[in-house]
Amino acid sequence: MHSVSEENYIKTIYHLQEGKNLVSTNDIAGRMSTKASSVTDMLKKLAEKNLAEYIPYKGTRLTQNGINCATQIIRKHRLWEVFLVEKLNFSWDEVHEVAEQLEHIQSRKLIDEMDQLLGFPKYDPHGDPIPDAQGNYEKITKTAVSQLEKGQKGILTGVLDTSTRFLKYLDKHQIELGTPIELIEKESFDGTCHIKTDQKEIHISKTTADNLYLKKIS
Amino acid sequence: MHSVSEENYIKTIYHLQEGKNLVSTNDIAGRMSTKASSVTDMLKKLAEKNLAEYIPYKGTRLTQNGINCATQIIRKHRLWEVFLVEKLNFSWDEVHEVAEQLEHIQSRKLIDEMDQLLGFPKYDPHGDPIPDAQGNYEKITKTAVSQLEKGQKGILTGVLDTSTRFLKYLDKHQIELGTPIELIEKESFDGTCHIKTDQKEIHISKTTADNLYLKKIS
DNA sequence: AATAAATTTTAGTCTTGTCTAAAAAAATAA
DNA sequence: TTATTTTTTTAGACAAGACTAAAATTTATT
Repeated sequence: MHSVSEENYIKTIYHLQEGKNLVSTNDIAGRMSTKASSVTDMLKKLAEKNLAEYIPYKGTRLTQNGINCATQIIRKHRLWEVFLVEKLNFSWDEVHEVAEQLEHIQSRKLIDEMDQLLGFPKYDPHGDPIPDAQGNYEKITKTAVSQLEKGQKGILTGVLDTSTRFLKYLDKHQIELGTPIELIEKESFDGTCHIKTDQKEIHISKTTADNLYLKKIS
Repeated sequence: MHSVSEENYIKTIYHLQEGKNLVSTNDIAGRMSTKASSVTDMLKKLAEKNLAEYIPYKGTRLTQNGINCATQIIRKHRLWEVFLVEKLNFSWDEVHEVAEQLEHIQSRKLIDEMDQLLGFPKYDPHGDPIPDAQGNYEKITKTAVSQLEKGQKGILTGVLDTSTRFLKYLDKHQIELGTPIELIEKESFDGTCHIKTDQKEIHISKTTADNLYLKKIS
């Protein structure tokens, strides 16, 4: 259907266009570690194929067509991640790289059967929701730890950064999905957060606090 | 490591070089539905990478390096086929196309864990042996039904052609791995075989008889 | 508003893998 | 053994996708 490269661009645009009206060429290039000129070339092609609208010098956004394509790729990516963790003993920091490859395998039956084998999971190992066969999924309101007020609490429901380094860091501090987190204090000058989990109290950088998403609790 | 295209050439050469000393450019082109000139280009590249020996105008053969690479690809292909049939309800005629994609996924852990999940299977759904992590596998002596003498019997241990059309044809006649087959009569002029299974007696073409492999029994 | 800075696009090049057409080599036949 | 046919290679072209350098456009700044 679409090339691996096209699919990667579609996925990236989908993630970047959340909230925004148009996604800029540079943002795409930055996230994909490629050059702006390469992005321009691809945007023309995606527009040609009716997967994205492209307004030169302004930016791009996916068409409904492109959005459908993106959610199917995300569905595949996240189902494979569940499979790797549940069935093949991968840890949550090991799954991303392999899932990046597996998400491009083309077979409707494969992914629907996989869904069934896994018991139609709703979330992947990083807490992100898995679109169903129709592309629908629950959009959760994400509150970053860095946005909490002093004294507020929540339960970790997702992480933004899924790099191995970050996830291993969380593992080291016994922070995982479902971990309750309370903001004790926030340094105003550099955003460092003093938090308390069910295990211990630690100080985390603003970068880390930006990457931890909670469901707020009373 | 190697590109998908390189891997497909390596796999093809591996299959063609069984028994032969050198594999011809045309044979490779024929099996891959590509042109001889494309094959020549790739052979030069594989030789450059020390994956194959290439003697212009004479032919090619894989180096030990190339053979190791080939067996790993075959290991992956066959393990994925077992997974698809055992865990995802695929039938034996549906697995090939998807396994062709999955065999190129790069992750040592993925395939070793998969092997374990499946209980270290020895054969794939078409009766072909699965190489272990070191690349070793049992080479079974293949006797085609067409090579039997009148009255000889055997058990179906493999099929050469794994196309959907052929496998569905076998399904229709209730022929599967393990089915006992006896040669009743062979037409000398066109090779048509009159065979008896545990279910019934049928006549099969020479082409079909060439594609059914048996382990001979007394 | 005019200039400077940042962003984006264009033009041209490169690599991988494919193709066609023509040339070269090997195999076959007369 | 020479001629013919088949096989294989070379030469040149093309498409996809990426890159660099330069040009064009937009945004920011004075």
